[in-house]
Amino acid sequence: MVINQQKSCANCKHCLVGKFCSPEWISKVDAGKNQLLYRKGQYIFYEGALVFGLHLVTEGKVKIISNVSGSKEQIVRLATDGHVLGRWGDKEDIYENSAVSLEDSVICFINNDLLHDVCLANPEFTFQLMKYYASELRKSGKQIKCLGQMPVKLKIVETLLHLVEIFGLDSKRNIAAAISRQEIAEMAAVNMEQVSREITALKKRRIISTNGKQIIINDLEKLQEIVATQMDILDLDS
Amino acid sequence: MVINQQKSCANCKHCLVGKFCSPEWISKVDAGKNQLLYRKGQYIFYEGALVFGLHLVTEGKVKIISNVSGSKEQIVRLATDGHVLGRWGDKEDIYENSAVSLEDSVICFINNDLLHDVCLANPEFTFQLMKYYASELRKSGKQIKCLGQMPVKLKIVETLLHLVEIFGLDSKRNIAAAISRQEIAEMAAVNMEQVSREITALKKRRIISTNGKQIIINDLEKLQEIVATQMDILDLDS
DNA sequence: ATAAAAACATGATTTATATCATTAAATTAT
DNA sequence: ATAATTTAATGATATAAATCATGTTTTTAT
Repeated sequence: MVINQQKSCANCKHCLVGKFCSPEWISKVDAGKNQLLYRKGQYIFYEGALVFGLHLVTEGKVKIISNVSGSKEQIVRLATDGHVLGRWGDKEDIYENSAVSLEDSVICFINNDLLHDVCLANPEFTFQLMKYYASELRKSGKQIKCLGQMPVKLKIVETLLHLVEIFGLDSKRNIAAAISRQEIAEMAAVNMEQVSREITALKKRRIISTNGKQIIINDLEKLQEIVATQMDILDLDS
Repeated sequence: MVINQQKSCANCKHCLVGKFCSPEWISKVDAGKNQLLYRKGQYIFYEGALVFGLHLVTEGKVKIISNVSGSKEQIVRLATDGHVLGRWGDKEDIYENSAVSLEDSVICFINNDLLHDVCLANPEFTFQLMKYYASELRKSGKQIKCLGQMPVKLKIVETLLHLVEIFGLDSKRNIAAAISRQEIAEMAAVNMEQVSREITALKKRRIISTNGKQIIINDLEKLQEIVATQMDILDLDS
């Protein structure tokens, strides 16, 4: 995925600019943007830093995290191809979260001034960007409900479903992302041991299997049924 | 606050339409919008219902709630003057939350088609609406971190600060909204008894006082310090 | 290929928080 | 104003989930 030459927005499969801006503006963004490769584990921006502009994920996987008293972390959101990181920033605006690449990822940066100009000149683009944030807000609402009201086991199942929703399944029904137990714990706001226990329980019931840290979803419908009915996996007859 | 005659967007203090649309479009929205009074406790829209358009809070206070297995509820967000409820909805889109008036509130409704037209014709309006959702997303991120990572006591203090941030304090330093202990619990995702206990603890330390269900913030800085330092109120010497 | 280091799994124990039970205080209605 | 009803406070108890401790895989590096 190493890129030697910046791709045009028009050729990026999921890019909102390429899909919703006029040809002239696509050219202007192509000239003004900055496309970079971030290696797995690299920070794209840091909590506390000034917001200079917007990041658009061309290709890759990213976690948005929030630091909790030094060591602990909460994963607040996930992003992949076509998603947006951060936001347009007023002067003095700082990031409240950090963005970290989960795998090698290609990401475009558009600075605040250029973004504002693009938005004013391309209302359909702005409309779509508005819809994007509204949709992320909806997902956040789901997570708030999940973290606030669900018992640990359901939080973990819900998190697995969320991973499938964002990253999808590959041809072998693997969750298409290299996510550790610790990271699942940081999404669900539980501890890692509970994730291990729950994964074991789901494996015993053959709803999932694992191959190393890879998680294979054998029975997606069953997982969905578990959250829909708030059922306890261990309550099921074995 | 009873309204006999619909106000023009241009005369609504905080309305994004009045502030960022052209005069012609303000007139069109005035003609096409529907301004209604919702009494305290009334539902503005229901979880599961089709999304026909956007609601703008002219004046009032609203909670956005999500139902948890029948009886329990999670407050996902709060809204007041100038805020936006719901979102532009594609056909078949349904609400994932309900919106309930916390006090008598005047709210405008703009349907999906009109909203789309307004957005395309008024890019600065769309830009501001986009910024609004991005800003709400940021607040949701804070809440996710709070619910996921903080002990009960800090969740409650953080919730009090959030109420102050959204609704402000009146001249007597009362939180300017009629919020019950149960509702604070539904924001912080804790139970009502814990809210009572924490409020008692904060009163003993004279950081807050109460007058019935009204909460008076005597020492806002101290509250902020508590969350900033993750300090336990009961650890303080009495 | 082998060693070293991470990451994961699992049982025992502790702890934070929810639930339950009761009393007291505010609201609301008569 | 008084009674009725709802909301809030507080103590006792139960329980879910975190922490701790240890062993086992899996991954990474040499």
